Amino acid sequence: MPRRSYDQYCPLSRALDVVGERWTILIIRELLAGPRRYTDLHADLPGVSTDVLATRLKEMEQDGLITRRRLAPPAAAAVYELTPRGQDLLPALTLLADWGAADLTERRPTDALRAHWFAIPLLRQLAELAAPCEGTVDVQLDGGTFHIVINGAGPSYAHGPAEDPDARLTLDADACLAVSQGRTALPEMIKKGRVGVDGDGPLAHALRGQ
Amino acid sequence: MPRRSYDQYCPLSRALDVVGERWTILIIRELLAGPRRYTDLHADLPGVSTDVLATRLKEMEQDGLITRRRLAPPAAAAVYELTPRGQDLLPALTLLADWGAADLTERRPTDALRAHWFAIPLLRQLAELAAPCEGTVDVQLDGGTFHIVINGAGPSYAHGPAEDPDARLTLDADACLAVSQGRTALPEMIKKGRVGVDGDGPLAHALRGQ
DNA sequence: CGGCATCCGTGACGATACTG
DNA sequence: CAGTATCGTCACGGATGCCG
Repeated sequence: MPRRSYDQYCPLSRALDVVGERWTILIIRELLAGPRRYTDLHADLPGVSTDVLATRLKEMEQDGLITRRRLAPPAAAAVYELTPRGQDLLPALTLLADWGAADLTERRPTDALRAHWFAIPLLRQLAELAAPCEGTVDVQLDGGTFHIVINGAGPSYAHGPAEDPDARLTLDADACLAVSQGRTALPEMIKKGRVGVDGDGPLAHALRGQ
Repeated sequence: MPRRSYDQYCPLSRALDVVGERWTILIIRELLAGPRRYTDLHADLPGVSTDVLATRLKEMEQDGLITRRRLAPPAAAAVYELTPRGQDLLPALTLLADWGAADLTERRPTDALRAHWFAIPLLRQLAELAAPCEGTVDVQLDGGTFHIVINGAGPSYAHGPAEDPDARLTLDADACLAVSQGRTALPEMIKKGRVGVDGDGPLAHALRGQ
């Protein structure tokens, strides 16, 4: 059964035929943090209905954005993960998130929040600050934690804390927003005490602007 | 009446709340070529229904992406044009189009085609080749024509031919695709005779790779 | 004729309940 | 846990009508 298409011979239309449906890009945002199970995806995508999520995952698998993989027998669970083609969306989504960050003002009472939703804007900021250092940075944000991995192959991020981070950042949503919007650089925020840093390796020093 | 939102405190979600509805990004693609009237928009967006187009234009005006402007009395028409906020989407849409270009294989019989739909991928290619030259390039593609303006303030494009172009490119959809996908550089395509160049100023020479 | 508004049929979406 | 089934609602696409 053919899915609906804009039927235009245009690079942008073709991209939207694949990732333009409701929820698709947000599912990719979740999977950019690494392989995840259906239930975890559903938990971090508040508002999506179970059937729409199941449908999207099938479509995205057909389109070569993700693969479904069974874990080893004891786990007996399936995880979804991005293919290289899916990961190639990171640059475009980064610029789209940059654009959206300018719209992001106050947190409305109805707004859900997960720490790793700010990983995309922070990724580039941290990578630029850290260069040429490499390593892992834990980010603790309003009760949630994720970590960012900086190496030559391009930065990435994942859920939860790292096993042995080179540095740890602690901040709240306001501080994170200021950095994401580029209003205030990270070392500045650290000096003001609005962002805490742990660690004393070269990466931690780089984040402090030293 | 509040529009539907993902209700997530996330830069990417906020961007999608504004440009994630069906047709919105394609309307922006059209307006990146300059101010346009309702009827012309409708003609270059085959498949959009009249009411959806009218609704989107109102929403986009409310969201500060576009403005509606009445032309001088003799014309008695209204045009829609992008605000600076709307124009800020060009970098993100360029990367999204780059990603989509990889998916763009054969032209299906049902696919519509307009020359300026390839302006976005060509824009950066031409700007990089031309630097540090400035000027205007006409592009004739499969019966349609648009022109690209290269100057320090960032490249832009518009419908139809320029009044006095510094160079003129002539190519078909296949050749355009090869360049858009980065498979073959423009000077290479010119040497192979798959892209024609008129003009002998510095800009035309730069496009030839000289 | 340009610029929509209205009506209507279809399909996508969201919430809940249910099942292997 | 990982979805499928059901159902009401809304968004979309196509056609037509209205009004300056």
